[in-house]
Amino acid sequence: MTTVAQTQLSPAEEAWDILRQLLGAERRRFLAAAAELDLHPAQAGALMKMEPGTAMPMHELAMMLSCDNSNVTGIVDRLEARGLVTRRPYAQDRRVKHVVLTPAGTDVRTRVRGHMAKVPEAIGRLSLTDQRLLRDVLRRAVESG
Amino acid sequence: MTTVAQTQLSPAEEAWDILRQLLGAERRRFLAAAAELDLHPAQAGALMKMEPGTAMPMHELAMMLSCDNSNVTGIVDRLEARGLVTRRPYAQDRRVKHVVLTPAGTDVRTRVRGHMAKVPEAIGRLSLTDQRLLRDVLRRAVESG
DNA sequence: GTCGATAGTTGACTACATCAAGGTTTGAGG
DNA sequence: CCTCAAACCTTGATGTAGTCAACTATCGAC
Repeated sequence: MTTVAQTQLSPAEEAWDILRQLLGAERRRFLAAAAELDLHPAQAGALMKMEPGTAMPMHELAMMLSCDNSNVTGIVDRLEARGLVTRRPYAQDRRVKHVVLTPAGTDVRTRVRGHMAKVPEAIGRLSLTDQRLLRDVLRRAVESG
Repeated sequence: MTTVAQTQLSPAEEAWDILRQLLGAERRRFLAAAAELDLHPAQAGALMKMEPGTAMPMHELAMMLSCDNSNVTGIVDRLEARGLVTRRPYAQDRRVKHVVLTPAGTDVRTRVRGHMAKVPEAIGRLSLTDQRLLRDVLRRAVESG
């Protein structure tokens, strides 16, 4: 019921309108996935941004979550308290601390990403031709920088 | 940099992967738009869900925001304190309270939606043919329920 | 008319956003 | 060198949001 065409929409506008509906559904899935793993949304978001063998500076995490540095401090505190990540000093620049996934954290991260990677029904029920069409258009959208 | 293909992705999976990148960027835009209007994300979300001349029961708002009823109480409290919405009793069912946009609220809502309706660059720079293609595929995705 | 279910509120608790301030470290310029 | 602005992280204060349990009022059905 979010789709209301009071004025005529351009193709791009209408496409974007539909995409935003997907976004709403996606948000729910994300919240549900996080809750199922006993994570708060921000914590789940942080885990998702991390790569298993790769150390990430706190401030970079802040950028990716588009939030304040001081915010990341708290989030990482809690993740660390649960043994999902570790802080590690960074010799090259001692202002920086790196965050690393522990094995337990890697496991949880995999599960969060598993939930989110599942293709939404709306897309899954498209014909294979349409799925390929969609993929190709989207590829062009992001690559033609 | 979110696109990593460690295993071969199906067309749907790859499409979904790209879409999630778009949605991430969208989240930032949403936060920025809300901040610009001095709204917290949940408040902006609530305003977006409301239609100008249409009263909405609190619990329906809770459903749309996928949050608790008690949560909506607080959000509406604050919106009401700023004169953006009003609570109104509902005679047919006196357990229910309706929320209605005030003129000021309607104005703010329009501005929030204006921000969000702006087509992202990635889609905007597609050829018109591709935009139509995208729109058509997405139409099929949501309508073939 | 009783009783289970629903709508909204309240209160307690945690987490998170934002901002200002402070400590440490770095890098660049004098 | 040495200073100094800037970057990184942390802490504390404040307001807001999410979750859960309890409570009131109302509805609907039996």
